[in-house]
Amino acid sequence: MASTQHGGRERVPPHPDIDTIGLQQVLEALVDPVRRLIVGELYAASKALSCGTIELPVSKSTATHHFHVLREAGLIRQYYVGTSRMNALRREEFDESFPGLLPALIAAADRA
Amino acid sequence: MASTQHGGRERVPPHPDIDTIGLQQVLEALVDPVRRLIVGELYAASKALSCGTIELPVSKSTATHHFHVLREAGLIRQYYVGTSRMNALRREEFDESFPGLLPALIAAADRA
DNA sequence: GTCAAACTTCGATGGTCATCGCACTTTGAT
DNA sequence: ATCAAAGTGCGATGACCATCGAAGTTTGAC
Repeated sequence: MASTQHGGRERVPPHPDIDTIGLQQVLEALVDPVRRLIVGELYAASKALSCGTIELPVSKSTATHHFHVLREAGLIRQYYVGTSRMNALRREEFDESFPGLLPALIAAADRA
Repeated sequence: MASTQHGGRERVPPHPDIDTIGLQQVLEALVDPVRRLIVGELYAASKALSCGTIELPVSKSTATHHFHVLREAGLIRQYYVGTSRMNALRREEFDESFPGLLPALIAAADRA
C-alpha cells in the first residue's frame, strides 16, 4: 500500500546551500568528538564512505543522528547506493565558505 | 580577620600550559557565541581589555563564567590592575599549538 | 573608616543534546 | 515470497551548561 519507489519523503533529505550556514552551526557540529571522528575519517579517505564503514563508539541510531547533524551543517553530502548510505565530505565547497578551518582542525586532531 | 594581602586563594588562579589543552576543550570554549565575541574583541584590540570594557549581552556573573572558561582553555591571560581584571588573548602561544585555527575563526566571524 | 566600583562565588533553574533500544523501511539476494 | 543487511525514526532518559540574582570580597578614593 505504501509507496515502494519514493512516493512519500525523499530517501535522502535536501542538502543545504553552504551560504546559508553560519559559523555557529558549524562549530556546534564539530564540537562533538564523534562527529569530528567522522569528519577525520572522510578527510583521510578522500572519498565517500558508507556509514557502516566508519567505526564509531556509539549505537547505530546515535550514529544516524550524528550524520544528520553533519549534513545539516553542510559538512557532508549523503546519497544511497543500494542499502548503504554513502557520506562524502563537501571539502571544497566548505573551504570556500570557511577557509582554513577544516585544515586547522584536522591538523590539531592529528597533532594529538 | 581574613587575609587582606592574598593570604588565602590567589587573586588570579593559575593559567594552564597550552600543551595540556586539547582540541576538545578549545572547541567547547569557542562554540559559545558570547565567548567568541570576547575573543573577537580581544583579537581586534590587540591589547588587554578589562572585563567591563567588553560589552556583553549577559549579566556580570555570567560574564565571569565565560572569562573563566576561556582562561581554562588557554585562550586568555588574566591579571588584576586595581579592581579591574584585565584580559589578554594568548595569541602567539595559542597559534603555536593550534596553527591557523584562531585566524580561520576570526575570518569566518568577520565574513558574517 | 566609609563608600562605591568591579568582579567573584554560590545555588537554583531551564533548556538543549547525546545516547539508547525498539520498531520500521528499503533494498538486494536466494 | 522470504530473509538478512543497513539504516532511519521515535520517545525517553540523563547529563551538562548558560543563565540569573543575591551576597560577598577586594581595591581605590575621599
